[in-house]
Amino acid sequence: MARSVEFNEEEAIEKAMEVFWEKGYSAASMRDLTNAMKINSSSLYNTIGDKHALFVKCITHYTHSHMELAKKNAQAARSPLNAVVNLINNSVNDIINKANSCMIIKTTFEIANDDEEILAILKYNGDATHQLIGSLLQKAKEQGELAADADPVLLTDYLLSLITGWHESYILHQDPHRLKQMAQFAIKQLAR
Amino acid sequence: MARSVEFNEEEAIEKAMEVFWEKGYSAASMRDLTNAMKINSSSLYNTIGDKHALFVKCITHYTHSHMELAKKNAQAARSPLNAVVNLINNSVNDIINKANSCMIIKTTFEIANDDEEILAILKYNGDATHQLIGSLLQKAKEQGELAADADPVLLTDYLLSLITGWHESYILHQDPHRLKQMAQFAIKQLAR
DNA sequence: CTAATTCTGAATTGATCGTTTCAGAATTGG
DNA sequence: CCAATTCTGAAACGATCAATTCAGAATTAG
Repeated sequence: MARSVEFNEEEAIEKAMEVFWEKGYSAASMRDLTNAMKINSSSLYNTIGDKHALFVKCITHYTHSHMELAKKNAQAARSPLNAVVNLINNSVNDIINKANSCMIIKTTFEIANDDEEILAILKYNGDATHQLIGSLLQKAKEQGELAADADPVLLTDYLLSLITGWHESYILHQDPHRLKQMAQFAIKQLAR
Repeated sequence: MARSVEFNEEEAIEKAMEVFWEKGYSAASMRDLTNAMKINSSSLYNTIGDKHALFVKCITHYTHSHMELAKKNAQAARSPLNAVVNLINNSVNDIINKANSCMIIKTTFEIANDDEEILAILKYNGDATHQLIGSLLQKAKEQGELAADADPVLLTDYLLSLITGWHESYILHQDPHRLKQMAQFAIKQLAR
């Protein structure tokens, strides 16, 4: 009986995500967000909710996109080990080419300690990523691409930790060479 | 000819550092800071300066303390490789026992991209840490504690990246076992 | 077209932000 | 003790924060 349409929520979330990604949760103001989303704050509060609810949608969107892409890339690889190697190299390329560090990592260090809802989302994503890489390494081991005494679970934790550290390294030194060397070294250690 | 004494700046900086460490730069308000420092904002502005100047003093204090401790520990070790092994184990223990993640890492991800002054401080600290570990690994190599084809510079980057990643891992999973396993694995790879 | 309903935009809320002001308390050298 | 100087505390600054209000525009079903 009444007005129905409104703004495109998906596009608005995408824009808000970019603001949160760049500025972080605390430093992003509602004005920054509504300006980027091109909607009025009343529309935002009527549909999505407050700043925290908006952030939940944004970080969820980010983790989903991230995970979908990783799964797609893994399926396109010619072998389990090759999938992991590609993931390592793609990570390095992302770090070098993107303007901001990974939003998941930034958010973990900014607010995951004080926000259980966000922590749960990040943990869920971390577990899914862990499972993806872990099962690839497990298959690689079964197919003889990995040493017989390799521990896929440990190697997965190890790789994910390394990649996180590469983000910090690049913020400090902006040195693609360092990352590429470390990636090469990590890959060599895997295949050994 | 006039009043001279005031509050103990060193103690005040220490208290402010704890607030910044816990809340981050943006989320720490001047009221949070002056309450913890137990001084009035006018005294703060008359002596130290504004919020940013205060943060510079705090992060500088943190990096200095951090570095002094690392150097002291390195000198106490019974061999170069042993010094690095101790550093790895101490890092794991700090991550597990301290309430907050390393302030250096948190600051890097929160503001190093948008703040050249802070970036310079963090970079200086990173280089000093790199030099400390790098020279230890170089000596270890010369003394035959490391493989003859080991690359101390690369291994240093590698170790520092790993440790950063361990901080993220612990925020998400709070699992000491994971960290200890990774540390053990990293040490085994070094000594090989 | 009309009436019912919903969404939107501008204005504004009280709270809090970082920062400043300034009168008076405190401390100094002489 | 005095005069000069500096520091401190309470109050308040304008700006901005997240969030709300509500009149009117927009859209719907009948």
